[in-house]
Amino acid sequence: MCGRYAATKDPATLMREFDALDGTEGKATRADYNVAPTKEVVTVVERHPRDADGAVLEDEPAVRSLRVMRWGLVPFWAKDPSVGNRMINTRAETAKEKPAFRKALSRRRCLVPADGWFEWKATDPGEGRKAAKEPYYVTTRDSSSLAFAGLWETWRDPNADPEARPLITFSVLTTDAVGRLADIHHRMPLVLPSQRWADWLDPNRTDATGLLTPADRDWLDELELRPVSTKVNSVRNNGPELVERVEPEPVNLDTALFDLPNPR
DNA sequence: CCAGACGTTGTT
DNA sequence: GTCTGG
DNA sequence: CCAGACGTTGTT
DNA sequence: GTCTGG
Repeated sequence: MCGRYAATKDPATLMREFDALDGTEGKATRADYNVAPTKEVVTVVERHPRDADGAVLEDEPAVRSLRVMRWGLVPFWAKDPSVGNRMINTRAETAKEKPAFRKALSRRRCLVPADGWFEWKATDPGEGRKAAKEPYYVTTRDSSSLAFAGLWETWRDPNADPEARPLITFSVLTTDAVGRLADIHHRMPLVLPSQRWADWLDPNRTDATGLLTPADRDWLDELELRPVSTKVNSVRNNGPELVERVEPEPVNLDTALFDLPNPR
């Protein structure tokens, strides 16, 4: 999965954590505790410099920088940017073959910095009741950033001025959930520990084989998994209260009476 | 050949 | 039920 | 991911 | 742009 996350750090902090230059061009967004598809966020890319005509200078060392992108990858051939609304995730298992993603997997990988991400656990509805979904927040214990493996793409509106800035969009890779995370949900974002960031971003590496492995179970088990308020459900809500731990929903008295075992 | 999709999730 | 928007 | 819409005509 | 389905 991964359809919602929190990203609250300013560019200066991200520059330090990701050893990157600031390429946000003043477009950097502010603290967002409820990042949803179609929103603009800061990502990290690594590219060789280009000359005035935009040709790649292969011999110049690659530069890592922050860039603002919109969540939901719009393939360059799309006639309409709404195509990106459905391209928010990319299955790591099939990314290499999918026409919408394979070129980006080879040449346009990015990291998506996050404080943590949200997962909704579907609870067993039980007789006659409707299913409930309990949101959880997955985050680091030391407040360091997580990094999702992402793919990015540029899109130009065929009906717009060709000189206009293209729309830059991204998708988050997903894998099978590992360890405790699998208790919440069967998919999770492809989270990369910092020692894997350089390989993922390396522009000289066009074969992504070996880059798509989920993180080690031991590393993932270090993450904190906390129940949070259903306030996060609505994208109109935003603020630090969305990531605060809450106790699991207290039992409603009316429902509880209903739940009493039948006397025999 | 042309037309139409190009994606993931979850749920049944 | 299914699609769109955030 | 979840929430919220899901429609057209005409008039201001 | 490129693949799949008809």
